[in-house]
Amino acid sequence: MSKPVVNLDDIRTKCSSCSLYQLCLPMGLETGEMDKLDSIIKRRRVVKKGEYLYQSGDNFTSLYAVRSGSFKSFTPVQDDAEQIVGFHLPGELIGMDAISQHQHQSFSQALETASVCEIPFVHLEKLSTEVPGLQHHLFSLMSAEIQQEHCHVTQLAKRTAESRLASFILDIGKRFQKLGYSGTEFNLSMSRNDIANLLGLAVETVSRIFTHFQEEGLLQVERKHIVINNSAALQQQALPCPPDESQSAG
Amino acid sequence: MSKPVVNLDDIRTKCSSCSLYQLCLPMGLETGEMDKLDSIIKRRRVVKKGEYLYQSGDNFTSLYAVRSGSFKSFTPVQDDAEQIVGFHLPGELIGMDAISQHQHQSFSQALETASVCEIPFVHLEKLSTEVPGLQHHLFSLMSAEIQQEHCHVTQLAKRTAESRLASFILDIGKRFQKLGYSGTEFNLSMSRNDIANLLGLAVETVSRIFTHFQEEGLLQVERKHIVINNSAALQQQALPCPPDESQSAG
DNA sequence: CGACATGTTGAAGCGGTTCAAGTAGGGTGG
DNA sequence: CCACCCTACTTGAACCGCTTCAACATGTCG
Repeated sequence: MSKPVVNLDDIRTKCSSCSLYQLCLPMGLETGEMDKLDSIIKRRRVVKKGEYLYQSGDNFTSLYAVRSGSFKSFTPVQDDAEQIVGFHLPGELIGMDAISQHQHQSFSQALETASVCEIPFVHLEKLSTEVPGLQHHLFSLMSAEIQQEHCHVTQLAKRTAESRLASFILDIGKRFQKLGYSGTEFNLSMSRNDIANLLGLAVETVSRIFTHFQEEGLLQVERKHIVINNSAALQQQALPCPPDESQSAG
Repeated sequence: MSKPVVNLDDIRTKCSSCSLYQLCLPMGLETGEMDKLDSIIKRRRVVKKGEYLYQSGDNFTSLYAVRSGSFKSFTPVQDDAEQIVGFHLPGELIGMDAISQHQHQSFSQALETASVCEIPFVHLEKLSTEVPGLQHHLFSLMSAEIQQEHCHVTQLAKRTAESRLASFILDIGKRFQKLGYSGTEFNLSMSRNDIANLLGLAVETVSRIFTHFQEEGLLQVERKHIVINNSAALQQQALPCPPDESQSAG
């Protein structure tokens, strides 16, 4: 009780005792392997709302696993505009787009006070050669990100504003559900502006469509708070992504 | 005819004697390592124009390196529509989006008669644990694909039709140049329809903008044949992607 | 409480789509 | 080798979904 010893777990929580380990990098690793992974994770870093995890031009040294809070990643586009390419929730890995250039080409900014595990990439690579499961998991995570971007591209290329927002809301819901929270009632951590930017729309359009959806009884919106009332109707508008496997696999 | 011995190199050209090896998977490997890679590459496969390298729903077993010809990759979207997510030229790797699902979610179709090297992924993974340079290269390739998709997203989200087509033409030019061909005069292997689809535009729009560009003297178009006359002016319209490093790094 | 950022709502304008018609290539069969 | 056909491409004109501009409402934070 009165011991002067600091509990190190307050600073660096072990993967094995982290509630996210089944969603995060150590997924599927055995205990011994997880310990090795633990040993290379440098520290736990807290990023306050609005602060950057990294900025475009920073040297790439590490990947980051979100522990709590959320982030937006965006690329600079001319002048001072930005293009958001994704939001990141707990359990998700950030920074994989920078490996090939040794330098970040994008920004990652906390949407609310957040904490991350920093994973030095050279150590992670080395460990991956020793732990095939880890290597495979990394390939798999990167592959999934490519796939996800394909969905994003498909959205932007042809779908209506309604469809984009429906897909977005359902996607966020699914990700919250994966974390053990409700998939039908949640608080968005990003602004209307951020949503609009991700979806390639004007803020006003997003606002209007939220209103439409509410009028049609598909969901309730009150500022950041969302309640999905008619998931099926939203899904009908949304782009199934990845394409409905129950259909194509049958 | 009279000899029963087949020259195996006609079927399976070694990486070390392939003109593309500096652009392809064996990039940066030493001779011994390249031999190992050679030993796992199953065979050389020819895909005729219009045929599929793989289809959505196929089991994922291999990556493919384009040796000659070109491909388009597209995801099915509702009914019988498609969304093209990329074109693939010689030296480029296809199929990385399927790793995480063990099953292809997209189609890859030859735009002209093409040949590929098939690389069974389980063997490639195993070899990657033994050859760190190969592992790093794979991470790097996948990272680059994510980055490229971010550029594509940025295009689709906000840029005008003119900008999208300018970026597309310059991108194709750059990739031809990398292969040792002219970057300012080339033949497109894809149809206007395919270009429009990739860029999220209507065919008619693409056609009109080609005409505009020609009228403004930026380029000459005659069916599939393109000559870039004013690369600088095109670049001014295009989205710099990845963002101009000479500027942001300064 | 006041000030500023964020979000909503309305109205006009526009870029790109859609629909429609016409042209040009490329391949096939006679 | 030419006539034919079918697909790819081009061009024009009307239309529409979304953006832009503007004003207002609501939260939030010092």
